[in-house]
Amino acid sequence: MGLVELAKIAGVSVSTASRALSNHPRVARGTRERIVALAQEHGFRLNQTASALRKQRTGVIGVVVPLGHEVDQALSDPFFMGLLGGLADALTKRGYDLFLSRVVPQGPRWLDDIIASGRVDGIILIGQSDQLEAIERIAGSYQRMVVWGAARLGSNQITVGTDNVTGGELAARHLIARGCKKLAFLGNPEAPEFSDRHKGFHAAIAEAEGVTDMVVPIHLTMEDAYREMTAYLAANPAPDGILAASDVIAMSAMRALAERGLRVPEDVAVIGYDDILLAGYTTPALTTIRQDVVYGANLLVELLLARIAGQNVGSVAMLPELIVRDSA
Amino acid sequence: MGLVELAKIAGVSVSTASRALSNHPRVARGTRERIVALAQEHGFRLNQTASALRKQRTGVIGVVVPLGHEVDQALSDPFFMGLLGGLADALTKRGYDLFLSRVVPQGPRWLDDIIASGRVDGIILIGQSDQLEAIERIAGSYQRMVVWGAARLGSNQITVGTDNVTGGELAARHLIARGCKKLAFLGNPEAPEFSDRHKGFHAAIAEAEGVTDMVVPIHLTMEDAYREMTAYLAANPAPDGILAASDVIAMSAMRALAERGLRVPEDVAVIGYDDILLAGYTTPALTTIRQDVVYGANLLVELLLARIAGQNVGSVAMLPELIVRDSA
DNA sequence: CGCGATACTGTCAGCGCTGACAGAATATCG
DNA sequence: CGATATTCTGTCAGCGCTGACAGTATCGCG
Repeated sequence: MGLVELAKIAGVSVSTASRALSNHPRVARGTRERIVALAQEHGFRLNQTASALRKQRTGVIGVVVPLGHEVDQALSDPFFMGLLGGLADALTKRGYDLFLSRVVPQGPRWLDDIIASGRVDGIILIGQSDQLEAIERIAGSYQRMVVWGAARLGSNQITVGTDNVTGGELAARHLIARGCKKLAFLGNPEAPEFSDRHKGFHAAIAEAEGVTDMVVPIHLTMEDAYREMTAYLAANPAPDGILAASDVIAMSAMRALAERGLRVPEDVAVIGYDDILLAGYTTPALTTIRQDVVYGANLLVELLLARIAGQNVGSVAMLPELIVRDSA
Repeated sequence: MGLVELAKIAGVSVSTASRALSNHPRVARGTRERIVALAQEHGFRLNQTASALRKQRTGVIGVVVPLGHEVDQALSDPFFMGLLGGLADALTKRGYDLFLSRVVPQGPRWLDDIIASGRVDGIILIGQSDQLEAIERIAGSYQRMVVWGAARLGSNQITVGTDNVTGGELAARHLIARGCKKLAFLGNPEAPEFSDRHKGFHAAIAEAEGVTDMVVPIHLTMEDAYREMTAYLAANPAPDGILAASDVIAMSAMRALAERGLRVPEDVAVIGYDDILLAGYTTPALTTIRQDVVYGANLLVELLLARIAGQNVGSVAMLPELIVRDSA
């Protein structure tokens, strides 16, 4: 049933029916109520596709997850999920719907496809993966996009994220204060966020006396991380302090450590990153750098809607917080 | 830039341009290649909204999560996330996009809104929550929907899920075989899936000698579950065997047990449900009833597309599998 | 060379809705 | 009572695209 029919039933023109349903002020109250009641009765709803075409506005925001360097990750990563949940809430509250897109970037045009399709009013990109340049290129001309990830000076991207460098520093200081001498960063510094975390980690260590520092490149999924950490421990002496690039990596590492007979935190202190919901439920409970996903999600939505409204906004780096539990 | 412009540049009619871009066979090869090249060059993409309106087909599937009884849950629940990831993959593979909708059902019409909006070609409903009747009503007349959840005899819903009754039985048998005498089911039997799990659990216990059985209603989020379990243990003697309605509940329960000085599995054997990725990474590693989310997601998509194509399909109950690890 | 078959390409209506504009009905006032 | 303002309703074009239908060009063949 279309608007035409509804209008016919109500004995008014389509235009009046349309106005009644969208609460336009220039329609008599009685008329509006009658039409709304009829719509209800006949189960009529406006066709959003037609409305979107006409209004050139879809009411949909695309949440896009590029999977450049970690194809399996993302949608099963608890941190990402928390963010997605927050986004779903924040968008719903603002009257927007959510279009979810995981993209394995092939060629440089993966973002253009989504933008030019006309399906969304704006884009929230989650994580920069290894696509910093492709994103940057788009960000130069396309305003209606915000990005969760690492901020870069002089970038066109409006980003929301924690200050990853500071996060890395916090972790290093804490491990050093505990007396750790042989530190390791677990993660793949190809992703800008991880690279920043490592940068801060490394910088703080460089200032300390007699503390060494290394990087163990490790993937983001549970299984990969566990396997790689196990392999690493079999071939190398264990560090006595660890900053994992994510809580998931930290948990996998703790398992690998436990199976090798190493105690956490006595033999090896472990710090994670994210503070996912599960972090408090591991044994030992995970010490970690907290990122507030709910706040971050709200911020992303707020900034995006401001940009869509044509306002100028700036990137936001939230302060990370060290949550001390039992693992370090 | 619209199709009209592109056609003008190419020196052909819009119709020919449209056909060229959608690989219609009735366009000369040279013409097609030229138009495709021009489109590429000018960054032209078809407007999906207009195309959808015209074709009466959006290429979008709605993934809808009703949050009737557990408002906070769902999007942060690892099991759900796994399923969502699988759905995203399966849909992408079939050329569909994914529209994500969390709904807190208010009034009986929450599903109609999504259907009649014309935004999606079909719906995958995740979990029945406490909305069995509302869903049933829709399922009677709307064919393009499939549901993850519990199957019910004589229902109009096409469901995919594990055989929850059998899952509950498996768990009970395993606990009884271990010598547990005082069993508890942790979870809220209001959700049909949980109710089935409990039914099987209870039935298997009823057949055993001298084994008791009780239900502790517990919510699905980490924090709630932990809090409620702690409160329960403070007020009641502990059971010696537990089936939790989900792995998340099981993990929270294990934490509460540990803090009360109860050892798992020596004092209390714990079995979870789902086999989320993290299940193997808890201490002790969680024994659980496995649900294959990736297979389930593929099945959901396959059945939905078959229904959209007008075929008749039936519900599927997958066999659950007991994964024995350390917690029971 | 003419005729039909074949291979393309163009014309045009309309998917369902919205909003600018115009028109009708009613109220206000000198 | 007529003029003007005010309030409501209707008409109609068109958002960008697709596909039925019609049209044109080319080819084969008697």
